[in-house]
Amino acid sequence: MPELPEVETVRAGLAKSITNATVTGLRIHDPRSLKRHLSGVQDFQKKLVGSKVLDVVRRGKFLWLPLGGGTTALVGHLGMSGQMLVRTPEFPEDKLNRVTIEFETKAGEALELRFVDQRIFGSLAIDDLTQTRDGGAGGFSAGKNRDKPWENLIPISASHIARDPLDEAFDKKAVIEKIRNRKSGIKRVLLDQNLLSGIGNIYADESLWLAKLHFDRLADGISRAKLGELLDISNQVLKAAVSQGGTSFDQQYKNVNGESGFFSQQLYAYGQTDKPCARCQSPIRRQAWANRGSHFCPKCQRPS
DNA sequence: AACACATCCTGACTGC
DNA sequence: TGCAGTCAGGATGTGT
Repeated sequence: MPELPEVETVRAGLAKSITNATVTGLRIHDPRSLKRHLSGVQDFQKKLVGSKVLDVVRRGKFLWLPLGGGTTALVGHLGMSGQMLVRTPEFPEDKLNRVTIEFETKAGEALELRFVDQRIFGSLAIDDLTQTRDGGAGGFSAGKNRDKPWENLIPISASHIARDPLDEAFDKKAVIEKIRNRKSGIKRVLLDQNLLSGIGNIYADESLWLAKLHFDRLADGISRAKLGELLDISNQVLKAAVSQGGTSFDQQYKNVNGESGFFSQQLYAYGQTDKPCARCQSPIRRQAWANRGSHFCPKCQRPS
C-alpha cells in the first residue's frame, strides 16, 4: 500500500485516537506479522502490554509509538498491504487481521488496533530508541513539544532511514549532491529510502511525470537545477496527497477508520496505462521495471 | 559504498 | 466452475 501520504494519514488517525491510551491486551492471530521482533512473541507481549502510548511519530514510511518511559517504541511498517484499523471491540471482525492490540483510552473507552495485512510484508516490533544521526528530531508528530524526551530519538531499526521531503530538517542541497553521485536511473534513486524517504512507486511515477523526466535518466547526468525542481515537485505531490488522505487504488489502503483516500483522482501517470497524457494526449505507458511497473508518457518523458 | 537482484507472502482478478 | 497466470503503494540481504 502505503507511501508517505498514506502512512501520515494513518499516523494522524492513530495519534488522535490512542495517544495516552494504555495497552490492556494483545491477540496474535498470525505471528509472522511480528517476525521483525527478533526476541519472540512472548517478549513482544511482555514489553507491550501495560505500556502507555506517549505519541505517534513518522519518518518516511516508518511509524512508531513511544511507550512508557520514552526509551522504547512500538514500531510499525505497513509493507505493501498493511492497514492499522482502530475499532471498538464490538466491531465485526476484519478480514486478514494478523494482530489485535487492545487499549483503554484516557477517557476509559475500550478500543482495538487491528493490524491487517494481506501479504505479511509489514510488521510490528518493539524496539529501543536511540539518538538520531544528525541530532535532530526523530520524525514528525503533531504539535512540536520540546518537552518530549523522545523528540530526538528514533527506533534503531529505522535509524538508517533518511529524512523525507516533508521533514523540516530535510536538507535539499545535500540530497541533490548525493543524487549527483549516483549512477543509477533517477527512479531507483528516488526510491532509495537511505537517501530520501517516503517515496514509493506511485509518487515516484507522479513526480517524474510532473518533472518530465524519464525513469531511467541517469541521476548523475541531471543538472542541480533540475534535481532541485524534482525535489520541490515531490514535496508538493506528497503534501497534496496527504491533504487528500492518500491514494487508494483497491481495498489495500485504508485509514484507521477503514476509509479510502482520494488522491487517486489526481494521478497523472501511476495506474493511467493507455489513458491520454494530460499534457500531450499520448497514451501513458506502463513498462516492466525492477519487478514492478513504471508509468510514464513516452512523449513528455524521453530517456535522454 | 554503490549497485542490481532475488526473496519474503497472500489474495484478487483475468482469461481460457 | 476451475485453474493457471498476472498483478500489487516495500524493505532487506546477497553477491559483485
